[in-house]
Amino acid sequence: MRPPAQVGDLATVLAGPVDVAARALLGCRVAVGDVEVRLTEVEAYAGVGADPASHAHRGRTPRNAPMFGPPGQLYVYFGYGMHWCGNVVTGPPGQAAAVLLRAGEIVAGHGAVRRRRGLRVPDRDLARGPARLMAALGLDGTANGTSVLDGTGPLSLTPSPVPIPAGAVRTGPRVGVGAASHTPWRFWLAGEPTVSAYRRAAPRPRGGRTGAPNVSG
DNA sequence: GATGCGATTCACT
DNA sequence: GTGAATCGCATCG
Repeated sequence: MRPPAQVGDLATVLAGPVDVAARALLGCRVAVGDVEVRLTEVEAYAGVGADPASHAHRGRTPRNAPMFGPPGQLYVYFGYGMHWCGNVVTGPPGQAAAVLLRAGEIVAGHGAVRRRRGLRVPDRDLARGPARLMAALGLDGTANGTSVLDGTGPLSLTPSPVPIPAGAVRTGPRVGVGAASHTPWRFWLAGEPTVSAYRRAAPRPRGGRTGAPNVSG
């Protein structure tokens, strides 16, 4: 077993395998302006031809172009006609792997976040879910393609101030992904209330099977 | 050139 | 627990 990577190696880790990078991102902090969030849940997506669930699976397109860039770059996409979701590109340039930032805990800037997300929203829901996380940070498509490492972009990624025990990391199927649901590339921190609940991919109208037992707990 | 669907969220029952 | 809202992108003709 190799010891957990240290924080200074963040750029190095992001340049490596996407699942390793995803795990390393747990506990890291993402900051935009005065708002700071501790990541508690992420998902890994591989690149061309390697992962049917990845936006880059079928090759380079105008939308997923940032995924083909260097690691540490932000890939922001617009989904369902109303939500922005953010990824951090990993692996060598051209591989098009990325880590989806799914959820986090607000550690600074509560006021600004709550103002944006709503005064009646419980703390743990402020950044629970990929679109909510982006909304909490105040990010949208303008952040697409910017770096999270060199400070040139709106979002800055910094290592976890404390080491994350290997036992604190849980894995499971990715949320809302039909393809490759057997791949346990969702990573989250055990016991964190800010982690989103597991939801199966959108139900398909065809087929007679109902109520199939699924992953739980 | 037209159509289908998505790495989701919110409101309502 | 279920359904609706809504835009761009990718695919097919």
